[in-house]
Amino acid sequence: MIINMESIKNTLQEKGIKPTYVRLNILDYLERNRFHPTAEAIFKSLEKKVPTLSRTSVYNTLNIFKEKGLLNPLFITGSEVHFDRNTAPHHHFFCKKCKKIIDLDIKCAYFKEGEVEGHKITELHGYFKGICKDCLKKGSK
Amino acid sequence: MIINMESIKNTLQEKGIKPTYVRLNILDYLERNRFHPTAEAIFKSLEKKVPTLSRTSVYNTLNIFKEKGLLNPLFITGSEVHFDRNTAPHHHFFCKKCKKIIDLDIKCAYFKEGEVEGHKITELHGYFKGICKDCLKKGSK
DNA sequence: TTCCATATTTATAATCATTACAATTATATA
DNA sequence: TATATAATTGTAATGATTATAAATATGGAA
Repeated sequence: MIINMESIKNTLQEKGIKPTYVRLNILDYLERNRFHPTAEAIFKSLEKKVPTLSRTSVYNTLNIFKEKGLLNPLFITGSEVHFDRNTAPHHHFFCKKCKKIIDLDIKCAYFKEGEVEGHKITELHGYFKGICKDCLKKGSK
Repeated sequence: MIINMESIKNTLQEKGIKPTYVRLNILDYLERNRFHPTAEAIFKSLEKKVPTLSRTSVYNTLNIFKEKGLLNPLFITGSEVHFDRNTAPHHHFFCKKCKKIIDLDIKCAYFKEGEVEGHKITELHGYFKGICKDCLKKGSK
Protein backbone atom coordinates (compact mmCIF):
# COMPACT_ATOMS: atom_id res chain seq x y z
CA MET A 1 0.00 0.00 0.00
CA ILE A 2 1.28 3.40 -0.95
CA ILE A 3 1.05 5.90 1.86
CA ASN A 4 2.55 9.11 0.58
CA MET A 5 1.96 8.88 -3.14
CA GLU A 6 1.55 12.63 -3.40
CA SER A 7 5.03 13.34 -2.07
CA ILE A 8 6.49 10.66 -4.33
CA LYS A 9 4.76 12.32 -7.25
CA ASN A 10 6.09 15.72 -6.24
CA THR A 11 9.61 14.39 -5.98
CA LEU A 12 9.43 13.13 -9.57
CA GLN A 13 7.92 16.34 -10.89
CA GLU A 14 10.50 18.49 -9.13
CA LYS A 15 13.17 16.56 -11.02
CA GLY A 16 11.34 16.93 -14.31
CA ILE A 17 10.39 13.26 -14.51
CA LYS A 18 6.87 12.43 -15.67
CA PRO A 19 5.20 10.53 -12.81
CA THR A 20 4.05 7.31 -14.44
CA TYR A 21 2.71 4.28 -12.65
CA VAL A 22 5.96 2.36 -13.07
CA ARG A 23 8.11 5.25 -11.88
CA LEU A 24 5.88 6.06 -8.93
CA ASN A 25 6.01 2.47 -7.78
CA ILE A 26 9.76 2.13 -8.16
CA LEU A 27 10.47 5.38 -6.33
CA ASP A 28 7.95 4.46 -3.64
CA TYR A 29 9.70 1.12 -3.24
CA LEU A 30 13.08 2.79 -2.91
CA GLU A 31 11.71 5.29 -0.39
CA ARG A 32 10.37 2.61 1.91
CA ASN A 33 13.08 0.00 1.39
CA ARG A 34 16.33 1.60 2.38
CA PHE A 35 18.44 -1.55 2.29
CA HIS A 36 19.99 -0.66 -1.09
CA PRO A 37 18.18 -3.17 -3.30
CA THR A 38 19.37 -4.41 -6.67
CA ALA A 39 17.41 -4.01 -9.91
CA GLU A 40 16.44 -7.66 -9.69
CA ALA A 41 15.20 -7.27 -6.10
CA ILE A 42 13.08 -4.29 -7.10
CA PHE A 43 11.65 -6.21 -10.05
CA LYS A 44 10.80 -9.24 -7.91
CA SER A 45 9.18 -7.13 -5.22
CA LEU A 46 7.01 -5.15 -7.60
CA GLU A 47 5.95 -7.75 -10.15
CA LYS A 48 2.98 -8.84 -8.02
CA LYS A 49 1.63 -5.32 -7.71
CA VAL A 50 2.59 -4.30 -11.26
CA PRO A 51 2.06 -7.53 -13.19
CA THR A 52 3.06 -6.16 -16.58
CA LEU A 53 6.33 -4.80 -15.20
CA SER A 54 9.46 -5.71 -17.17
CA ARG A 55 13.05 -5.87 -16.06
CA THR A 56 13.91 -3.44 -18.83
CA SER A 57 11.58 -0.84 -17.32
CA VAL A 58 13.21 -1.25 -13.96
CA TYR A 59 16.65 -0.72 -15.46
CA ASN A 60 15.44 2.21 -17.58
CA THR A 61 13.78 3.86 -14.62
CA LEU A 62 16.78 3.40 -12.37
CA ASN A 63 19.00 4.95 -15.02
CA ILE A 64 16.70 7.95 -15.29
CA PHE A 65 16.63 8.33 -11.50
CA LYS A 66 20.41 8.12 -11.45
CA GLU A 67 20.81 10.79 -14.14
CA LYS A 68 18.40 13.09 -12.33
CA GLY A 69 20.16 12.64 -9.02
CA LEU A 70 17.42 10.71 -7.25
CA LEU A 71 19.73 7.86 -6.32
CA ASN A 72 23.30 6.65 -6.36
CA PRO A 73 24.55 3.31 -7.63
CA LEU A 74 26.76 1.35 -5.25
CA PHE A 75 29.55 -0.85 -6.61
CA ILE A 76 30.37 -2.90 -3.56
CA THR A 77 29.93 -6.58 -4.28
CA GLY A 78 31.46 -6.69 -7.77
CA SER A 79 28.45 -8.51 -9.18
CA GLU A 80 25.16 -6.62 -8.96
CA VAL A 81 24.72 -2.86 -8.62
CA HIS A 82 22.86 -1.71 -5.50
CA PHE A 83 20.79 1.47 -5.46
CA ASP A 84 20.78 4.02 -2.70
CA ARG A 85 17.92 6.50 -2.43
CA ASN A 86 19.98 8.53 0.03
CA THR A 87 22.08 10.82 -2.17
CA ALA A 88 23.70 12.68 0.71
CA PRO A 89 27.36 11.68 1.08
CA HIS A 90 27.68 8.83 3.52
CA HIS A 91 29.57 5.58 3.97
CA HIS A 92 28.47 1.97 3.93
CA PHE A 93 29.28 -1.25 5.69
CA PHE A 94 28.98 -4.54 3.81
CA CYS A 95 28.56 -7.63 5.96
CA LYS A 96 30.29 -10.64 4.42
CA LYS A 97 28.05 -12.97 6.41
CA CYS A 98 24.50 -11.70 5.95
CA LYS A 99 25.38 -9.65 2.83
CA LYS A 100 23.54 -6.58 4.13
CA ILE A 101 24.69 -3.10 3.17
CA ILE A 102 24.35 -0.84 6.20
CA ASP A 103 24.44 2.95 6.22
CA LEU A 104 27.12 4.51 8.39
CA ASP A 105 26.89 7.86 10.07
CA ILE A 106 30.56 8.77 10.13
CA LYS A 107 32.36 11.89 9.07
CA CYS A 108 35.01 11.81 6.38
CA ALA A 109 37.60 14.58 6.39
CA TYR A 110 37.34 14.94 2.62
CA PHE A 111 33.55 15.21 2.44
CA LYS A 112 33.60 18.98 2.03
CA GLU A 113 37.03 19.63 0.63
CA GLY A 114 36.25 19.39 -3.06
CA GLU A 115 39.78 18.32 -3.93
CA VAL A 116 42.41 15.80 -2.94
CA GLU A 117 46.08 15.88 -3.98
CA GLY A 118 45.19 18.32 -6.75
CA HIS A 119 42.31 16.27 -8.19
CA LYS A 120 38.83 17.81 -8.27
CA ILE A 121 36.31 15.68 -6.36
CA THR A 122 32.71 15.35 -7.50
CA GLU A 123 31.81 12.04 -5.82
CA LEU A 124 32.77 10.30 -2.63
CA HIS A 125 32.59 6.54 -2.12
CA GLY A 126 33.54 4.87 1.11
CA TYR A 127 32.70 1.45 2.38
CA PHE A 128 33.97 -1.09 4.82
CA LYS A 129 33.63 -4.85 4.69
CA GLY A 130 33.56 -7.25 7.59
CA ILE A 131 31.05 -8.76 10.02
CA CYS A 132 28.15 -6.59 11.13
CA LYS A 133 27.04 -6.01 14.69
CA ASP A 134 24.09 -8.39 14.43
CA CYS A 135 26.12 -11.26 12.99
CA LEU A 136 28.78 -10.73 15.67
CA LYS A 137 26.08 -11.09 18.33
CA LYS A 138 24.83 -14.29 16.73
CA GLY A 139 28.25 -15.71 17.45
CA SER A 140 29.92 -15.81 14.05
CA LYS A 141 33.62 -16.35 14.54
CA MET B 1 61.81 -8.17 -20.51
CA ILE B 2 61.66 -9.50 -17.00
CA ILE B 3 64.14 -7.85 -14.68
CA ASN B 4 63.55 -9.29 -11.23
CA MET B 5 62.16 -12.72 -12.02
CA GLU B 6 63.77 -14.16 -8.92
CA SER B 7 61.92 -11.84 -6.55
CA ILE B 8 58.66 -12.50 -8.42
CA LYS B 9 59.28 -16.20 -8.00
CA ASN B 10 60.00 -15.77 -4.30
CA THR B 11 56.81 -13.80 -3.81
CA LEU B 12 54.77 -16.63 -5.29
CA GLN B 13 56.57 -19.31 -3.29
CA GLU B 14 56.17 -17.37 -0.05
CA LYS B 15 52.43 -17.45 -0.64
CA GLY B 16 52.44 -21.15 -1.45
CA ILE B 17 51.73 -20.65 -5.14
CA LYS B 18 53.65 -22.78 -7.59
CA PRO B 19 55.61 -20.41 -9.83
CA THR B 20 54.53 -21.35 -13.34
CA TYR B 21 55.31 -19.40 -16.51
CA VAL B 22 51.80 -17.95 -16.69
CA ARG B 23 51.74 -16.92 -13.04
CA LEU B 24 55.23 -15.43 -13.12
CA ASN B 25 54.32 -13.32 -16.12
CA ILE B 26 51.02 -12.10 -14.69
CA LEU B 27 52.56 -11.17 -11.36
CA ASP B 28 55.49 -9.53 -13.13
CA TYR B 29 53.03 -7.53 -15.20
CA LEU B 30 51.14 -6.41 -12.11
CA GLU B 31 54.36 -5.46 -10.36
CA ARG B 32 55.53 -3.19 -13.14
CA ASN B 33 52.13 -1.84 -14.22
CA ARG B 34 50.63 -0.18 -11.21
CA PHE B 35 47.72 1.48 -12.99
CA HIS B 36 45.20 -1.13 -11.77
CA PRO B 37 44.63 -3.05 -15.00
CA THR B 38 41.60 -5.19 -15.80
CA ALA B 39 41.78 -8.91 -16.62
CA GLU B 40 41.27 -8.02 -20.28
CA ALA B 41 44.10 -5.47 -20.23
CA ILE B 42 46.44 -8.01 -18.69
CA PHE B 43 45.47 -10.60 -21.28
CA LYS B 44 46.00 -8.17 -24.17
CA SER B 45 49.36 -7.04 -22.85
CA LEU B 46 50.71 -10.55 -22.33
CA GLU B 47 49.38 -12.42 -25.34
CA LYS B 48 52.33 -11.38 -27.50
CA LYS B 49 54.87 -12.65 -25.01
CA VAL B 50 52.83 -15.70 -23.97
CA PRO B 51 51.11 -16.67 -27.24
CA THR B 52 49.23 -19.64 -25.84
CA LEU B 53 47.79 -17.57 -22.99
CA SER B 54 44.05 -17.83 -22.49
CA ARG B 55 41.65 -15.43 -20.85
CA THR B 56 40.57 -18.24 -18.54
CA SER B 57 44.11 -18.56 -17.22
CA VAL B 58 44.26 -14.86 -16.52
CA TYR B 59 41.01 -15.01 -14.58
CA ASN B 60 42.07 -18.17 -12.74
CA THR B 61 45.42 -16.71 -11.84
CA LEU B 62 43.94 -13.43 -10.64
CA ASN B 63 41.49 -15.36 -8.45
CA ILE B 64 44.34 -17.36 -6.92
CA PHE B 65 46.33 -14.18 -6.30
CA LYS B 66 43.28 -12.60 -4.70
CA GLU B 67 42.69 -15.57 -2.40
CA LYS B 68 46.34 -15.59 -1.35
CA GLY B 69 46.34 -11.88 -0.65
CA LEU B 70 48.64 -10.82 -3.48
CA LEU B 71 46.17 -8.30 -4.83
CA ASN B 72 42.87 -6.59 -4.21
CA PRO B 73 40.00 -6.25 -6.66
CA LEU B 74 38.64 -2.74 -7.13
CA PHE B 75 34.93 -2.22 -7.86
CA ILE B 76 34.94 1.35 -9.03
CA THR B 77 33.53 1.60 -12.53
CA GLY B 78 30.65 -0.83 -12.18
CA SER B 79 31.66 -2.69 -15.31
CA GLU B 80 35.10 -4.31 -15.18
CA VAL B 81 37.04 -5.27 -12.07
CA HIS B 82 40.43 -3.59 -11.69
CA PHE B 83 43.30 -5.28 -9.87
CA ASP B 84 45.61 -3.60 -7.40
CA ARG B 85 48.93 -5.19 -6.54
CA ASN B 86 49.25 -2.82 -3.60
CA THR B 87 47.42 -4.60 -0.79
CA ALA B 88 48.22 -1.99 1.85
CA PRO B 89 45.12 0.06 2.72
CA HIS B 90 44.93 3.13 0.55
CA HIS B 91 42.41 5.20 -1.34
CA HIS B 92 41.87 5.78 -5.04
CA PHE B 93 40.83 8.57 -7.33
CA PHE B 94 38.91 7.75 -10.52
CA CYS B 95 39.07 10.38 -13.26
CA LYS B 96 35.82 10.55 -15.19
CA LYS B 97 37.63 12.10 -18.13
CA CYS B 98 40.72 9.97 -18.74
CA LYS B 99 39.33 6.96 -16.79
CA LYS B 100 42.59 6.52 -14.86
CA ILE B 101 42.57 5.13 -11.34
CA ILE B 102 45.13 7.01 -9.28
CA ASP B 103 46.53 5.96 -5.90
CA LEU B 104 46.04 8.45 -3.10
CA ASP B 105 48.31 8.87 -0.12
CA ILE B 106 45.75 10.05 2.41
CA LYS B 107 44.99 8.90 5.91
CA CYS B 108 41.61 7.58 6.91
CA ALA B 109 40.63 7.81 10.55
CA TYR B 110 39.22 4.28 10.48
CA PHE B 111 42.24 2.58 8.92
CA LYS B 112 43.45 1.16 12.22
CA GLU B 113 40.31 1.08 14.28
CA GLY B 114 39.08 -2.37 13.35
CA GLU B 115 35.46 -1.48 14.00
CA VAL B 116 32.87 1.14 13.14
CA GLU B 117 29.52 1.60 14.87
CA GLY B 118 29.84 -1.89 16.34
CA HIS B 119 30.67 -3.67 13.07
CA LYS B 120 33.98 -5.52 12.77
CA ILE B 121 36.06 -4.18 9.87
CA THR B 122 38.24 -6.48 7.77
CA GLU B 123 38.46 -4.41 4.60
CA LEU B 124 38.54 -0.72 3.77
CA HIS B 125 37.49 0.73 0.44
CA GLY B 126 37.62 4.43 -0.33
CA TYR B 127 37.57 6.19 -3.63
CA PHE B 128 36.75 9.57 -5.04
CA LYS B 129 35.52 10.40 -8.50
CA GLY B 130 36.03 13.62 -10.42
CA ILE B 131 38.61 15.21 -12.72
CA CYS B 132 42.25 14.44 -12.12
CA LYS B 133 45.05 16.97 -11.84
CA ASP B 134 46.35 16.31 -15.36
CA CYS B 135 42.95 16.66 -17.01
CA LEU B 136 42.30 19.86 -15.08
CA LYS B 137 45.57 21.27 -16.47
CA LYS B 138 44.58 20.31 -19.98
CA GLY B 139 41.66 22.66 -19.55
CA SER B 140 38.71 20.36 -19.06
CA LYS B 141 35.82 22.38 -17.72
C1' DT C 1 64.70 -42.47 -18.40
C1' DT C 2 59.89 -43.86 -18.42
C1' DC C 3 55.50 -44.07 -16.39
C1' DC C 4 51.97 -42.24 -13.74
C1' DA C 5 49.41 -39.16 -10.80
C1' DT C 6 48.45 -34.54 -10.20
C1' DA C 7 48.27 -29.76 -11.25
C1' DT C 8 47.94 -26.30 -14.78
C1' DT C 9 46.38 -24.44 -18.87
C1' DT C 10 43.41 -24.17 -22.58
C1' DA C 11 39.16 -23.88 -25.58
C1' DT C 12 34.54 -23.82 -25.47
C1' DA C 13 30.24 -23.26 -23.65
C1' DA C 14 27.40 -21.38 -20.04
C1' DT C 15 25.91 -17.78 -16.92
C1' DC C 16 24.58 -13.46 -15.14
C1' DA C 17 23.76 -8.58 -15.11
C1' DT C 18 22.81 -5.14 -18.08
C1' DT C 19 21.79 -2.73 -22.46
C1' DA C 20 20.04 -2.27 -27.35
C1' DC C 21 16.34 -2.41 -30.21
C1' DA C 22 12.07 -2.54 -32.24
C1' DA C 23 7.23 -3.28 -31.52
C1' DT C 24 3.38 -2.26 -28.60
C1' DT C 25 0.86 0.50 -25.52
C1' DA C 26 -0.27 4.57 -23.01
C1' DT C 27 -0.63 9.60 -22.72
C1' DA C 28 -1.44 14.31 -23.90
C1' DT C 29 -2.83 17.65 -26.72
C1' DA C 30 -4.80 19.72 -30.87
C1' DT D 1 -11.38 11.58 -31.67
C1' DA D 2 -7.04 11.62 -34.16
C1' DT D 3 -2.33 11.97 -33.83
C1' DA D 4 2.24 12.74 -32.24
C1' DT D 5 5.14 11.63 -28.56
C1' DA D 6 6.69 9.19 -24.68
C1' DA D 7 6.76 5.04 -21.90
C1' DT D 8 6.77 0.24 -21.55
C1' DT D 9 7.49 -4.26 -22.99
C1' DG D 10 9.62 -8.62 -24.90
C1' DT D 11 13.34 -10.31 -27.09
C1' DA D 12 17.80 -10.40 -28.54
C1' DA D 13 22.48 -8.86 -27.93
C1' DT D 14 26.48 -7.71 -25.24
C1' DG D 15 30.29 -8.02 -22.13
C1' DA D 16 32.52 -9.72 -18.11
C1' DT D 17 33.20 -13.69 -15.71
C1' DT D 18 32.82 -18.63 -14.43
C1' DA D 19 32.06 -23.70 -15.29
C1' DT D 20 33.51 -27.65 -17.52
C1' DA D 21 36.06 -30.94 -19.66
C1' DA D 22 39.92 -31.96 -22.65
C1' DA D 23 44.77 -31.25 -23.42
C1' DT D 24 49.20 -30.29 -21.69
C1' DA D 25 52.84 -29.86 -18.50
C1' DT D 26 55.15 -31.17 -14.19
C1' DG D 27 57.33 -33.83 -10.56
C1' DG D 28 58.29 -37.77 -8.44
C1' DA D 29 58.41 -43.25 -8.17
C1' DA D 30 60.01 -47.23 -10.31
